[in-house]
Amino acid sequence: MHLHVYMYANAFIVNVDATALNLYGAHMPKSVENLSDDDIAAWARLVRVSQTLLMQVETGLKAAGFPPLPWYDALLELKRAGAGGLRPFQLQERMLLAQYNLSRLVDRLVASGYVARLPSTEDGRGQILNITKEGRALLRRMWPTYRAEIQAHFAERLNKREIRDLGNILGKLRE
Amino acid sequence: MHLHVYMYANAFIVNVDATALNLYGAHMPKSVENLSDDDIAAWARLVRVSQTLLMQVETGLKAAGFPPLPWYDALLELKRAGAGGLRPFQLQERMLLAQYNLSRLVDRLVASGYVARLPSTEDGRGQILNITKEGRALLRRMWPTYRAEIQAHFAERLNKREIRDLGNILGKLRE
DNA sequence: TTATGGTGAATGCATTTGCATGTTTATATG
DNA sequence: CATATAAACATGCAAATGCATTCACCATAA
Repeated sequence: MHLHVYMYANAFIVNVDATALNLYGAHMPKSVENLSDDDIAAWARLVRVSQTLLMQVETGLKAAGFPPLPWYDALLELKRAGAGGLRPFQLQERMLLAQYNLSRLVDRLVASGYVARLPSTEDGRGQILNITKEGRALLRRMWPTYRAEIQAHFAERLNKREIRDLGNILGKLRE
Repeated sequence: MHLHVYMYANAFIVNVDATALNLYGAHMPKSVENLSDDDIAAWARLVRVSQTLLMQVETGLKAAGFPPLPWYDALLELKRAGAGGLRPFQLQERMLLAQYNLSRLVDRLVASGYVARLPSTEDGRGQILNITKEGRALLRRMWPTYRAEIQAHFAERLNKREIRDLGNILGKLRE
């Protein structure tokens, strides 16, 4: 989990061509404009803030003796999937994980008893993953700590309007 | 770089105590309230979107044959530091990296010829890091690709007002 | 001055990730 | 049907990260 950025210093490299001889008048589409200083600053801040928040939350979980966030995420997805469970490739899509990383994350979850790995009856290549009773219990035990971390480092610092605006803006960044 | 979250399903666990017997009237401080669904949704979206963006940008850099983002960040910090360079612990603070991770990142940068590592004259334990000519050249070569990635995946999807709002909201999340 | 504790940085070892490839089964095509 | 291609998952090996510890030097105070 590396991240972070700072590239103000390089902004001067930009802003030469299309902007100089503005072919578009006031309605130049942003796709043709260059990055503004504000764009760069917002990008840098997004990367840095999200990294910091993740570190803070993960630190809190670890301090309480819990496994890292991806375990929580995977178990929650499996819980939400209900009785039918999920195929590994489905879980992989939902978690944005590389195939080999998911394969090994599941290894660890199975080894720890939080997930059951069954052969798929419908596809001879495939498996079905189900959360176990212990997995559900882990989710329940982790949530108060996780929740407190989100509250302390994130939610508490923003008011309702800011939460709503942030959600809307981030929503535009999903493709 | 793992990340991502999904915990809607667990929101029901919360919302029992302080909210039920509201001691604070309409002005209950948020620090005592519980997390709302909107809080949780915004948190999940922040984590997921920032992870996706980072993956997209890093993928673009890698596809163009460039090293990963932390190399860029480190070199940019050193460039911005000017002739005096930076002590490793200073670079570490700016990059939010663990000490041992910085130590090894610098190893790689030095081995690749982008950074010079000199003994500090003022502190016998310390070093001075300076960007080399090759390091500056790498920054210049990487920036067009980096810039295009930020533009395509981030800046192009938001208008000026959204960029400003996002920056302001994220600013409140720095401590 | 010499103990003592603290700071800056490196490193051995275990865990995790990345990358390429392998294995098995499913699907498409002639 | 036979064969080729693709999908689902695993795995060997290299690189990166996390953790604990170590080493060297600095600062301070008896």
